[in-house]
Amino acid sequence: MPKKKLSEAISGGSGPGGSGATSYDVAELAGVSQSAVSRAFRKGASIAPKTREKIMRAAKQLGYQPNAFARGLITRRTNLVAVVISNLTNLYYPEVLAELTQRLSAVGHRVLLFSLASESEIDEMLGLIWPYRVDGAIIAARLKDDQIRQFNDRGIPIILYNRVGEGEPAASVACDSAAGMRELVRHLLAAGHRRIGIIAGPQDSYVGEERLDSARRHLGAAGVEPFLYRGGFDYHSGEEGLRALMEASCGKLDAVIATNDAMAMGAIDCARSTYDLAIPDQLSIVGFDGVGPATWGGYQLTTIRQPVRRMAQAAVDMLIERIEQPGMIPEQRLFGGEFLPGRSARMG
Amino acid sequence: MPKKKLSEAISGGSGPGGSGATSYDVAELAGVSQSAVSRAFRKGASIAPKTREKIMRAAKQLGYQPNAFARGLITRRTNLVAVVISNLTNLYYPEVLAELTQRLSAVGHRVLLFSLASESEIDEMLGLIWPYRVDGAIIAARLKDDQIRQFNDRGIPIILYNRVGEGEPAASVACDSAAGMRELVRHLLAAGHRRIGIIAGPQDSYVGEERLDSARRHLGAAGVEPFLYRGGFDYHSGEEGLRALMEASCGKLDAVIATNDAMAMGAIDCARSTYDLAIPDQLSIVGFDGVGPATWGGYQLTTIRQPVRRMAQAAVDMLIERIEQPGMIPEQRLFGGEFLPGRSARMG
DNA sequence: GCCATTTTTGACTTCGGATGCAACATGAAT
DNA sequence: ATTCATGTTGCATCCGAAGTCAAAAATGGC
Repeated sequence: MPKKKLSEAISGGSGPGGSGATSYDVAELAGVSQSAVSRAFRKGASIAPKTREKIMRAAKQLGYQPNAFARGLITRRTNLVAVVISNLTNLYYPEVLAELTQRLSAVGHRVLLFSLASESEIDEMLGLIWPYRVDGAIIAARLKDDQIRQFNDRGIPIILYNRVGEGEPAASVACDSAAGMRELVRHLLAAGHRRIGIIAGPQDSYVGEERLDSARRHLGAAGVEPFLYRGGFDYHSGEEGLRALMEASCGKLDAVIATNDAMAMGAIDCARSTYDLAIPDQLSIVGFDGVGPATWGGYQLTTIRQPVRRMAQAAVDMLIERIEQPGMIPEQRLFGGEFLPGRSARMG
Repeated sequence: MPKKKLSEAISGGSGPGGSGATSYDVAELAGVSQSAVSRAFRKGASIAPKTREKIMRAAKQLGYQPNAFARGLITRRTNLVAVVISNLTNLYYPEVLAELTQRLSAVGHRVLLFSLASESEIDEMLGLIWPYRVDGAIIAARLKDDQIRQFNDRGIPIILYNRVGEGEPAASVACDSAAGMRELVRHLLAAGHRRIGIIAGPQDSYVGEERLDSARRHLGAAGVEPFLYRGGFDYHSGEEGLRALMEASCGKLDAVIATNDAMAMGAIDCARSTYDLAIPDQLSIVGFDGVGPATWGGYQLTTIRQPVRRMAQAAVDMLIERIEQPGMIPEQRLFGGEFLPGRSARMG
């Protein structure tokens, strides 16, 4: 190790191109071996307090931070967690992402973020994940069985968020769509609504279909055959959906169930502006998710709020467990949503 | 290199604990040296097409992907970019983050995401960034001069997003708050509004203060002394702000300027529900940012839309330039916002 | 078929920190 | 003082890919 390196590193603390400091530089400055420096930075390692202190002083002087790449290479632990989110502009996900990021960094993990413009990009994205040898992954996008298997084969634990693996086993955290929807339907029926329209999401959405199925099942049990419109989970789909349903029902709708809040809000605005309907007096509208704007004064949406914080916490906890102790049995954790009465639907 | 390793790796392709495949394993299977494998994966390297093909076949069979940590260690390029966002639950940032992530991955970079619960966590967070030797950083949080200097010292290029360095030079991308606000004020004054309230953000927000200053200056030039309320950039601050301004002005407000959309929407809802005011007939309200919900039918906010896509693209372009060619002069790129007329304010 | 030139290839070293092991120091117990 | 246990320390090696360099192979010209 040439002397030049050390002096460079020292001046580097405040000069340009600095931070080239390595454990060898610190060792030299502190008058110890490189091993000692390494141990000083690993908690629980065998090192004398006095030595550690001396090393820390030197490290500080050089602005030294252990290189995560060198460390990851040898320990096979990268402290990276891949977080995959299909659609960030959806109102719901930022909240999830914020929680996940906070929780993960609280337990010493960094987030490697992947966002998808379309679900077809997943395979491509997996190819970007592997090189980074992430310790685990939290995935809020639809994985096919063989994609889940790739994680399993590589021994990378994953948690599916609001998704469930079909054939291949996978741990997951989800909000109980069926139960939430049952609750909503129950209230609508109790209020005497019978002419009901559903604004659903795209068919390739897992939670979307679950909510739709549940709604249909429980309406069907009461002898109600709903009108159906399929949108894209966004606000404008809600507007279009309402128009389509009004037409399909010849303007005689009692209630609209949107399978997420954004569409419900679109439907509300459209009902008010285009059809001049009073909500909820002339038309009840319910949503699902409990996103921020849903509770705003302009909407006061009747909806099911997902317990995002608890879900994110659970996802992180489960992931960490599986990182520390590989080979755990895939567990499915289902959270109940909270019914938010709101003022967009008449109550029975 | 023990033979055992290879057989493990082969079975690993479909068995548990797999993906242990290294370039040595691939080399052995393909009957070439490790160097050849390395070259096969680096575009433009000196290698015969036939050899590369043979290697790629072997690599595929083993599910081999070069280890980014080993590569990063030797090349000193990690292909990681830190993205720091102060407040993800703000409606504005998810859009930015989505754009940044897309753009960055398009140019072969991964996003290491950091989100802050409070600005005071920045120093702590920097300590988490350094070990990962990111190639660069895009920062939408308020950095103090000495924090910027730390990046400069380490030779890590950064782009400030909607922030500007004070003393320490730093490249930045921002939306022209002053010009946008001037436009808004101009319209309000032209419509004859004179009794004007401002709902501003917290004082520690850079863009917030810029917008506030600009509003005051231009109102002042017309002899208008506005009422001021300080909120926290969220929806509820808008509601509270409206109440406070109504009180301060004895209910005689002509117009309200909110320094972001979320607060403007809160103000609109509060004006309608609490004071039963028709917007914009009895009260004009304008916002700033042009987030999704602002254009929704229920609000149709008159606001300034930031050109998020172009700004994100610029941030990424500038960052990549600086990564490829260190030592470029800090450039400040200012984007003009687009005036969205909306229906929440009377026009002159 | 022979020599000069260009391509392709593999052996070896490197990046920076972690760790097994043996050497060493320290203090207590005998 | 001697022995033993315990706590520290440094040496050497390893992780996995990339790059250097010189040797080997392929190519071309005559």
